[in-house]
Amino acid sequence: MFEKALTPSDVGKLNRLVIPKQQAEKYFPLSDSGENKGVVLSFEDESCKCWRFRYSYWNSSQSYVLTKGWSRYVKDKRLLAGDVVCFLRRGRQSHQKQSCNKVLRLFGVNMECQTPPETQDKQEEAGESTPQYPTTTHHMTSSSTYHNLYHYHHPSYAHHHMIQVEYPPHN
Amino acid sequence: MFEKALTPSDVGKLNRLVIPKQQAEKYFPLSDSGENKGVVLSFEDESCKCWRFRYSYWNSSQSYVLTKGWSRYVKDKRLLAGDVVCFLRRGRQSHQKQSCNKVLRLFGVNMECQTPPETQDKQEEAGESTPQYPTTTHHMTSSSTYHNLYHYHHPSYAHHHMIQVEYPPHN
DNA sequence: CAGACTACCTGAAGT
DNA sequence: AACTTCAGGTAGTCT
Repeated sequence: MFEKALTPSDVGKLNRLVIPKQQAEKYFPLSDSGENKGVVLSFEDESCKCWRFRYSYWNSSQSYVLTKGWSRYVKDKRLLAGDVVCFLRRGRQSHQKQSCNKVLRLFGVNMECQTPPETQDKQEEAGESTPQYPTTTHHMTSSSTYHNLYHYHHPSYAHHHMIQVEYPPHN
Repeated sequence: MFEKALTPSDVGKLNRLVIPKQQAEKYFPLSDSGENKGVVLSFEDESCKCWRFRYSYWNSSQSYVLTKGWSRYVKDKRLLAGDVVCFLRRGRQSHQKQSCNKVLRLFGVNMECQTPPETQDKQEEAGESTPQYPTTTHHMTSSSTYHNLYHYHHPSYAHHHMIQVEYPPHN
C-alpha cells in the first residue's frame, strides 16, 4: 500500500502519526457520516499483541492522524525518527495470492517476501494483483480485510516490527 | 482606551498579542456564557482591509489574548517589538463628540487629533467625555460600536497604522 | 499532578 | 501566485 518514514514529530511529544493525505484517503477512507470524530483501528503486532489507535481527520491542518494509543506503541517498540512505517493491504480473500517465495527472519518472525522492499512501492503501485511486500506467516483468524503495518529504520531492516490492522474496522 | 507597547513575544513566534487584563476586562469583556472559546473581532485597517482576530481568555496564563489572525497582521504591517498598539473606543453615537482640532497625515490617512498621543492615555483615563485619540476621517458605515486600534514604533510615529474594531462583535 | 489526548493553528515547502 | 499539504506547534481537558 504505502509507507512513511517517521518524522521526529511522529515519534516525539505530539503523540500522533500523520498519515499522508493521498494514502489515507485511498486506503483508510473515513465516511462523512458519524466518523467525523474518527474511528478506532485495531492492530496486531508480531506477538499477536493488540494495539488500538484512534484514526481521525484534523480539520484545522487538513491531516489524517493516528492519535490515541500511538505514543504507547512508539514507546513500546522504541521507534525512532527515520524508521519507516509500511502499511500493506492484506485481505483474507487475497491472502493466497500473496504467498511469497522468500522468507526473511526479522525479530524472531518468519516473513515471506517476493521482492526486496526497496522496489516494492513502485511495483505495488503498478498493479494490485501482484503484492510484493513482506508478510508474516501468521494465519489470519478473522474474516475482515486486513492490512499489515510495520516499520524499519531506513535503510536497514534493523528495526522492523510487524503489525496488522483490520480495515474497515468492525467495532 | 488603552495602548500596549509590543513585546518581542507579541510580534514573535507565539502568534498572539496579550491584552493587559485590566484593559481587556474593561473594554473587551467576555461574557461567561458561550464565549469560553472566545470571539472573533473584526478590524479594518486604513485601506479598509478587514482583519479578523480571535480574542479569548487563556485560563492557563490568566491572560486575554488575540490569537488567530494576529500573526498575519504582524507580518503584513511589519510590526516590531517597541511598536505600540493603541486601542481606542469609538462608538457611532459618540463619534461627533470625538471631533478633533488637529489633522495628522499618516501613511496617506488624514487623522484628527486633539492632543499629542503621548499624553492621551492619562487624559482618556480621566474621563470618557473628552476623547482625545486620533481618529480617521473615514466615515463609519455601521451602527455598531467601534474602536480604533493602531500602532506606532515608539516614540516616533514612523509606523502608525490605523485599524478599526467593531465591539461587541455581531458575527 | 504529569502525561496523554483533542482540537485547534501556522509557516514552509511543494505544486 | 494561489492553493494544498504537513511538520511542528499551542491551549485546555481528561485520566
